[in-house]
Amino acid sequence: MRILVADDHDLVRETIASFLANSDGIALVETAATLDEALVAVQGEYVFDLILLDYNMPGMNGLNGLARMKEAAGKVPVSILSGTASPAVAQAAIEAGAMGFVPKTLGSKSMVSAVKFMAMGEVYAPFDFMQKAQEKTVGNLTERETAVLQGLCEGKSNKEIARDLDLQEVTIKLHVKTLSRKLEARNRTHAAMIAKERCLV
Amino acid sequence: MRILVADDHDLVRETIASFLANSDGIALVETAATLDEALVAVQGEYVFDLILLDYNMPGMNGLNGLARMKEAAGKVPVSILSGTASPAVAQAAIEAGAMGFVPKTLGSKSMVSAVKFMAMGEVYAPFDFMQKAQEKTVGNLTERETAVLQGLCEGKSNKEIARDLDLQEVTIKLHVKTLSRKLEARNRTHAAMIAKERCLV
DNA sequence: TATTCCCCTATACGAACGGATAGGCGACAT
DNA sequence: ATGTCGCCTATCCGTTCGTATAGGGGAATA
Repeated sequence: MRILVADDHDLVRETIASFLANSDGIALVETAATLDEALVAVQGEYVFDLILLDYNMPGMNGLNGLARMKEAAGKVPVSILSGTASPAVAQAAIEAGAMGFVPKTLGSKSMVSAVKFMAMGEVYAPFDFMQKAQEKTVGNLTERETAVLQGLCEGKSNKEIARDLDLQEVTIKLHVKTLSRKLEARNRTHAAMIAKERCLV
Repeated sequence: MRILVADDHDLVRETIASFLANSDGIALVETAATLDEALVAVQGEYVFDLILLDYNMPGMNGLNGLARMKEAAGKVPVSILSGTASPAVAQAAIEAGAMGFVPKTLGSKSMVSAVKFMAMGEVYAPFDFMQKAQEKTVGNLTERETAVLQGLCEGKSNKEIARDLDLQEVTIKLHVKTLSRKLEARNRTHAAMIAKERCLV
């Protein structure tokens, strides 16, 4: 079984790869430090059985990178790895076609099991982790609101966000107001901070 | 050589521990998921040669946890491990008595070398990583600016911050402008996000 | 002593934000 | 078919922010 691990933290990537490589049934583990490196790797000589992508990594841009990798990987299952992302992100990832979601709070042995499971073509999501999704869904944001929040976190003005999303500025104001209310934030800055803390973006 | 690794991400902690345990000269690796667990571990039957603490971990509270561990560890060297902390934090950690700083961007083999080095009582800090400290120190914030930044991160308005610090609103505007320039932030929201990322506040 | 740096204040103005109100459109469920 | 919900747009108004310009006071340093 051949695995590709992509994570920008050298220490984390190498130790995870090493651990996987020493597990039964896993023949080869290749690594990449960025999404672009990973995209090159899938064009290489090996056909992988599973591709693991870190959610926070240069080139990922949220689930954007997942789409790019799925495009490049063809039938090879792709799954998301993250230490900070929320259950909502995990859910979104799977809905976007990820073969699973591996939080870094998962134990190393469970991780190996999950990897083998996903490589067989089964969708994996840790039950206890996903439980929280239900709770979070109460104060959940819509698709647009999430996109606007993303812009807020990059320090963009309403006008810039409007241009990026091809909308009118007033519409952005509306979304900012509603998402701030949902997050119980007092203003855009506070909303961005809350998003950062909860790793919503 | 006996090592204690404390990190709240199970996957990261276990794989790093496993990697260390398979290295020459390292006889035993014990792990902990929180600072409190780590504090219990140092009271246990083994005397460690080195203690590695994750900077972002329940109980740490920045460098507060380092002080607590140093208190409990006696002569055993303690060092900080982090994937997000800035060179400034690394510098502060060493000044506060840490035996070193290990960024997660470090390669796994370098990490093993660093661990052995620190266990021998030598202070370790990766040169290239610390180089940035010099640059960042140039754009360092003054006391007031830091206080204002703190307010920004709580989503306060200039007026509120002014009231809290017993200053005029215009003064806050001044500080916001200068600290934003120093952080290369485009506005208050961006400044707050940068602060959050770099763990400046 | 002169210089530099941090800190505080003042006035002023255009740009951006926050909120209210009001309406139209499409989708989906009861 | 009616209701609900997400989404987009519009106008309006008061507040806040961002920036510029122009100072004064205090502390440290060369």
